[in-house]
Amino acid sequence: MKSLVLPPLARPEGMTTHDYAFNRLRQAIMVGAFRPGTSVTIRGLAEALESSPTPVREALRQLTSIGALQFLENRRIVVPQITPARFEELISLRIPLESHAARRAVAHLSERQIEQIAAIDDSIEMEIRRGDKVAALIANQAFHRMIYTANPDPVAMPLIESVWLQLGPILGIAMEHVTELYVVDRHREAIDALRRRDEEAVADAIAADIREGIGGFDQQAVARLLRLAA
Amino acid sequence: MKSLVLPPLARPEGMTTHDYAFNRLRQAIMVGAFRPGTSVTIRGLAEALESSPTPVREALRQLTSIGALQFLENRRIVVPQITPARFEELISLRIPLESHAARRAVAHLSERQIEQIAAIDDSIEMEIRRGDKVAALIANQAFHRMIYTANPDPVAMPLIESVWLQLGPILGIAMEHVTELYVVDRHREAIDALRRRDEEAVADAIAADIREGIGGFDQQAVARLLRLAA
DNA sequence: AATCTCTTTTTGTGATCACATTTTCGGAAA
DNA sequence: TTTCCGAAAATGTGATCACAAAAAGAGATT
Repeated sequence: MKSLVLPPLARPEGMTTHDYAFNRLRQAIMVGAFRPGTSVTIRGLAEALESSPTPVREALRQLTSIGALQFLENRRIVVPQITPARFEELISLRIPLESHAARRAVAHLSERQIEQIAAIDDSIEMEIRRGDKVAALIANQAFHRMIYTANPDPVAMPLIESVWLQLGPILGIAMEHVTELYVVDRHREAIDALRRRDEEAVADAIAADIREGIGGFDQQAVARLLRLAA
Repeated sequence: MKSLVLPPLARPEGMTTHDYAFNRLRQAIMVGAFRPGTSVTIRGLAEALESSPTPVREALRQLTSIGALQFLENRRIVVPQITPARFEELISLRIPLESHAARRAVAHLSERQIEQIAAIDDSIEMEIRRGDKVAALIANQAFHRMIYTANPDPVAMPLIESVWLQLGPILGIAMEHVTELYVVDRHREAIDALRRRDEEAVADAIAADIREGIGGFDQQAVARLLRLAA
């Protein structure tokens, strides 16, 4: 059993062991630290997190509820397998989900928040130039999240994160095999539309961003990636 | 402490205690057995389920992950409060989510499945005539679920159920104060569209069903219901 | 009657343990 | 070399316990 290494994550004071385990594992999966099909054990993760099985088990159960992990019939815990068809389903779900969240957020964004979003977009490009794929990915998620959570009742956000989590493992594979990090920049378009408070244009820009970004991977490309990872 | 009563639910053989607790609590919340703001305790539920705290705690954690419950800052566990604004957000989210799921399911439904769906619709009307609101509600959910899960990769279904769960508590209030159970019947329209394999018409019928059904509750009606429940 | 204080009870948290199932692995047989 | 089998190890499950924090309650004071 090779000892697990998880991407580090700061632990705010007062955070329960369970909460920390959940957040750290979630982030690890979201940025592609686990391959599809990887199996994890409660005790193994407890050791990696320097805690006991109880809080880890709770965290794992939560992660299964949002599709990030899967308890198999034989009680094994695995990172769900991705097929080209499932990948396509997830992307096609992101589009109405995130278009809707973006449209609903427009009216609630302050000018200052829009400028912060523009700043995040700059940081994405910086990370790309630096070649730090994980940082670019995290910044890209922050860009989307900041828009969607402007809504005072961001009921769609947890669902969106669930989809991101399910896409995480294949992102990890893609990052290893895609040398050049290109990001179709519909972000500028979205920011302009935000400034104009044009809800439909914002929704369209987000939809295009997804479609032309990760959504641009066709089924063959996904199949190829999965073969490379096997 | 008044002893809790949960709607009964069969326990399939071999199902773990945790799984049973999760499913039973989930169903209870989904059909409105708990009021918004109700607080529950781990030990109390463990007693009601005749088990120990451990599996119950895991079930509760999962339920929080899908928005059915909430762990407050002071570690209290409550059924989330609903505001008219949040209610409206949830309904407006159901529309793109379920329209999309329905559209994506059309190509995968067999003729036989469509007839089964029509049969479920008949059972809904029967339960309404009998005046069994909970049964009608469960049948209505079965109607929608059967459509969406025709997709071999029903990635949207868990998200949809999450939204249903969040609407559950207000459904419970509505059922107590709405004497007459009327269901706008867009179901026939959806079934006809399914038979014609008309994806857009199916999506439109589902959207209309939501908008005119529970979505027909305007903010004032919701506020009135919440006041009645307080 | 209302407010404050201190004690008691309740409650969530996390570690540990026993148990049953599953997996792993070494060696025997083909 | 491959297949099969049984012992040993690993693993998920669920109950229990100790602990700290929070809530509830009793009694005194204003």
